[in-house]
Amino acid sequence: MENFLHIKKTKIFETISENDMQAMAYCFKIKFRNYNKNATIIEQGQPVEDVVLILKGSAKVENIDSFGDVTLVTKMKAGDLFGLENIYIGQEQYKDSLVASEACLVMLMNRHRLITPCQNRCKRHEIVVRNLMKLIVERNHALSDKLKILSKKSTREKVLAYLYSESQKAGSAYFDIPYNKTEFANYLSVDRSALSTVLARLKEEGIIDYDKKHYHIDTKSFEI
Amino acid sequence: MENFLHIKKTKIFETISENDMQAMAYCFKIKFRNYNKNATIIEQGQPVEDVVLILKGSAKVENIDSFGDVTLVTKMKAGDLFGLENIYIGQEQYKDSLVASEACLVMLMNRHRLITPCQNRCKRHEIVVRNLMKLIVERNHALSDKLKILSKKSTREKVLAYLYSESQKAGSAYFDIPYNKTEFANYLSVDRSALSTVLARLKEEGIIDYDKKHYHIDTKSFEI
DNA sequence: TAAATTGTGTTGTTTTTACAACATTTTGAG
DNA sequence: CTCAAAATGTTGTAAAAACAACACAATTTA
Repeated sequence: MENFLHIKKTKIFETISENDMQAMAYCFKIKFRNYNKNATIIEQGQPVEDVVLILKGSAKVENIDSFGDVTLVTKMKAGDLFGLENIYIGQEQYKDSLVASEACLVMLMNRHRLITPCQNRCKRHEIVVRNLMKLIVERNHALSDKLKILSKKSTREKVLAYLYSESQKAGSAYFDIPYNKTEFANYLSVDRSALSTVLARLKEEGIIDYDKKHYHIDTKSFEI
Repeated sequence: MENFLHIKKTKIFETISENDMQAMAYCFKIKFRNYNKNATIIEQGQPVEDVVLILKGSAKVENIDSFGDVTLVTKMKAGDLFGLENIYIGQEQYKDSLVASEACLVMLMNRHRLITPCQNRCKRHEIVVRNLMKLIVERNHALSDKLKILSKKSTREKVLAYLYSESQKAGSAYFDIPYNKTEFANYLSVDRSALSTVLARLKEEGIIDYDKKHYHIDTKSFEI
């Protein structure tokens, strides 16, 4: 299968051979799906059946609250898993939606099968479970990181905290973020025009610079 | 050991017998510690050695940022685990501090041993790992929940979202929260006096009522 | 129990944000 | 390439929040 090339690049299956993958395909009730840009891959509130592995493209995780306000929780790219948090806990409904932000190829895996040892108690399954565990812990870190950003009181501080953490991740003062300005504001849960004003101010002060999704921070301004 | 009575009540060890626990004690390099109120159990930035299981009392998880601002991340009580997110990932330093909010008895467990199968590949160890996994997923949910609260734009919305979720957890419109007003403001990352004003306003409008740490919400006001 | 500390409510001032409306630029589809 | 739609920047106004200062209440502890 040509899809295996994509699978091989994911953290959850990177150490799994094509043969083993074939064997697990049945075990996990694997299904492949293609989605166009803006198509809804998973709809919030629907019963949880699968965990979604993004193989190609990228997608937005969105949450809609009881007042109808939509929050951009995060953006996922190839290799990321959606719905991981529903494993091990009897969560009946997806808590967020997953929407393709560009054409996507995804792989669906049955959430129960993924963690239920198969009949032959195969070694590969153990590896997958261990990888899953690591990924959940990683998600945990990502959530903590976002929490720290949203814990900042002002928009200015949120912006700086986010950009700083992105530059740390990139290992450079020059980096791209996955969000355009509208999405950026949504991600930080602030008003778009207010974000625009704050960004302009920071640029004027020489603390940051940006163009489209490309940013640069003046590291000196971030020292203590 | 008298401590076993406490251990038996925790989610991670609830299904483990005293004999098995004795056997694992060595395996996990278990240590017991007592702390007075306000004592620092774990200090942010120190090298990660152990996972902390709170057996008696309660403790605050606090984070201090590079500007010296302290955020109250959450409050933990007996049965809760601190440092779980350091398992499976080579996190060198604790990202938060753990401070006793009342006298505490805690159990320290070596973070590597906890997930490394012991020589005899005992069944009980498998159970513990599985319980750990569930707990990490639960933590994941807790983080997502707090994220949804902090995603609200105004203090008023944050307060309402938090109180609503607490009432849901309690299964009643009448419930206690673990925070006093100062801690509450800190938990929501808002100004204390601003929170005070918002709470007074909500009480005046008849949407909520409160006294000390006890709260009541008018469920009718929360429909759609 | 008295004294000291910590928690809480209130208020006025300053700063920041949300919101709305609009001009301009960029993007993407046909 | 053209045109419509989406994204971005700007500005003014009203609302909300942060901040600071203070009085009083509650709690702790010596």
